[in-house]
Amino acid sequence: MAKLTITDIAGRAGVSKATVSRVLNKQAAGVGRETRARIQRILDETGFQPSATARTLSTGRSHSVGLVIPDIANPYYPLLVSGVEQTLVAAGYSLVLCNTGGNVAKEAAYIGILIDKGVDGVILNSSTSQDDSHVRLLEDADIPLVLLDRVVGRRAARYGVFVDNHFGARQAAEHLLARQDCALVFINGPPDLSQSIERRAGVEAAFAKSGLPRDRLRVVEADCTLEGGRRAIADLIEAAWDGSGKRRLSFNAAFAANDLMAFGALRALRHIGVLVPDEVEVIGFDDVEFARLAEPPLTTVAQPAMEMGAASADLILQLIAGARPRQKTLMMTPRLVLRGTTGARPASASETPRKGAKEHG
Amino acid sequence: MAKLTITDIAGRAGVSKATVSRVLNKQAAGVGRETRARIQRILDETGFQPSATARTLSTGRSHSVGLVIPDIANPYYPLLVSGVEQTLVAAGYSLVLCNTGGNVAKEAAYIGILIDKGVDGVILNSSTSQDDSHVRLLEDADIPLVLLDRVVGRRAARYGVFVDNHFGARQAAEHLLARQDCALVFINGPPDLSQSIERRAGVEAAFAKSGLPRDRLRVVEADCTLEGGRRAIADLIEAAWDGSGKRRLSFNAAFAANDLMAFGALRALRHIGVLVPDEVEVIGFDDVEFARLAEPPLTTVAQPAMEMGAASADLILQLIAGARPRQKTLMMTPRLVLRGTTGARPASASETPRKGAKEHG
DNA sequence: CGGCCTTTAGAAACCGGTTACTTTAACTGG
DNA sequence: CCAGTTAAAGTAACCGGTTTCTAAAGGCCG
Repeated sequence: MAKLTITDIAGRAGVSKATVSRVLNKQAAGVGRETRARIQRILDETGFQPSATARTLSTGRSHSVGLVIPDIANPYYPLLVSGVEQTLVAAGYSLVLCNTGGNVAKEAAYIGILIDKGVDGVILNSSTSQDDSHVRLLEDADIPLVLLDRVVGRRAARYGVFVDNHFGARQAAEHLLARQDCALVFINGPPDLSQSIERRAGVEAAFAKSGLPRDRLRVVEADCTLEGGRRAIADLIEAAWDGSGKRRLSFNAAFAANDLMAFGALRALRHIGVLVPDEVEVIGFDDVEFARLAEPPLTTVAQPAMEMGAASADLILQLIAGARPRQKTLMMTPRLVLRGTTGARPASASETPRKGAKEHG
Repeated sequence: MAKLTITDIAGRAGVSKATVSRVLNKQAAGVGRETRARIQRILDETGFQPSATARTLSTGRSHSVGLVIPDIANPYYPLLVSGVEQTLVAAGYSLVLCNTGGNVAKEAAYIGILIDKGVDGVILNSSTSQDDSHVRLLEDADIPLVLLDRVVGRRAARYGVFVDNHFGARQAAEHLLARQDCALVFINGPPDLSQSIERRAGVEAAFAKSGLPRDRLRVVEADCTLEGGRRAIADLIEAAWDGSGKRRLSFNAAFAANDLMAFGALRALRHIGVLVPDEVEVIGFDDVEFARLAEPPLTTVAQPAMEMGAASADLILQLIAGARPRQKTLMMTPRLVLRGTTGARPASASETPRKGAKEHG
């Protein structure tokens, strides 16, 4: 059965395309009660669905939004996607998913495709904070843009939904640094990400306040994958190997810029039989679902991923509707969740008031 | 800067739209060397990108494919999505993601939207195996369809990529049933899924072969979530509670139809201090990334998720290209991966040859 | 040198909707 | 009874491409 067009419907009803179109769009004026009813009946009988493509060409609105993310396989992103998707679909929009694999070239290519496709807006969780040439393309084409999770270009210049990375990292670092004689390793993500810069700053701030000697903080960089985190720690262990049979660790606390790397670190530690949290304490970032499930459950800085996704979708819908909210950036507050990979701390009055709450069970 | 159109380009080059179109589409014939070069130069200078919408309307091909999945937050699906996405983008197609949350009505609604949008094909990981009315809609509209992971309607009737659920479940059940005095609980998914039926049949087959008395197998149903798996086991524990302080378990082996439910089961068991695998052995299904990471690492039936996604994308691309492969269904073989939630078995000659391999580390 | 073939390029229809503008008819009020 | 309004419905242009058909020009051959 060939696909019906509005002309077919018009033919059957003995009216013009224009009239059918008016009924389709539920326009109050311009169609008589009787005619409208007749057309409506034919619409219902045939189950006619107008072509979204034709409508898009004619109206310039596609009712779809592009979502660009680095890596759907990283368990943090599905939550983000889920939040975006739910909000969009509720508003009658659909989602074009662009998974860049952290590849900046692929990201740029995807943005080009989204422009061609005529999406009404783009939510961008970019893999680079430096080069914003592809983002300019969007702006030149006047397509609303919401940055998600990672800043591109000047922070306040564009709409965006972020988490307070500095705060979150500081909380985590402070907690670790309160340990007796702490020697901290910070496993950061790629250094060209705004995120990485902010988190590092948070760690440094906490470290400065601790007054510990400079060599007690080491910062290493990894690629946000489990294997990257594992190798980062394995390398450190290797480097401290003194040739004798006895293993010596050069650190007793590790903070990873995401949970996946934290799990990798734990894996490396477990591999050589290091006890967590007794010998080394570990904190991650994100709070993916499995952080709770791991044994021991992972202490981590929780980000409200689903809410962030939903918020970015809300924002893009507003922009598409033509609104231009004063408040350009929405900053969410992360929360340190204490679980099993960190040890108990003596309740001390001197400690900063903490947002993190101990979870039970 | 207003968006350029093909007419603008034609104007600048002093030629007609038709000629520009021929250059755009790299048609060999119909344009002189010199003219072609001049137009090409203007194209490059302006960075002109033709509107995909207009092209779609005109040619009837959208170069996009819809992917319908039940739940992106379930860690099994991102892998599937990733496999699909990589294959599609490599072929110049883009991906419209439809997350149904297991809601059949939402699934049907999404299929309607995909038809309107004029996607060239649909990959459907359905939440129902019964009602295929919405799938018929696709077929009426002559839109190629590939079923993924779950059968809808008669198995051989439609193109699809599946895993041999019967085999996988049988492997797992056999392994568990080899335990001394085994009392097995099978936590199945929703009973209206083809998957669930097949896996159950696999379990029943293994059980029948074991010769154990009927009451040694219990089948319960849950909703494929972690919480569902947890509750299923918690309920069984509750039911076996004899009022005294001493806990009695009515089973010593559990096989869950996915890893998430297996983790839920482990959680319920841990909650009352049951030792795994000593007191109860547990096997999951899927082999999500965290199965390896959990402590103890989860024994599970591994599905090649990424490959399945890629295979389904390959198949839909073939169908879009007009091919109609003889072989309608592609059946992947799952593999039992023995890890820490099952105990060692005495190597016995009588045992079925096993595909599963013991992993190290 | 004229007719025919081929190449180049343009004109126009088409894809399936939306919408500004126009026509027709009925209704209102002076 | 007729001018003025208003509601209903149609006509046609338009969105931005693709494609078929056709016209013009250039080259080759007899």
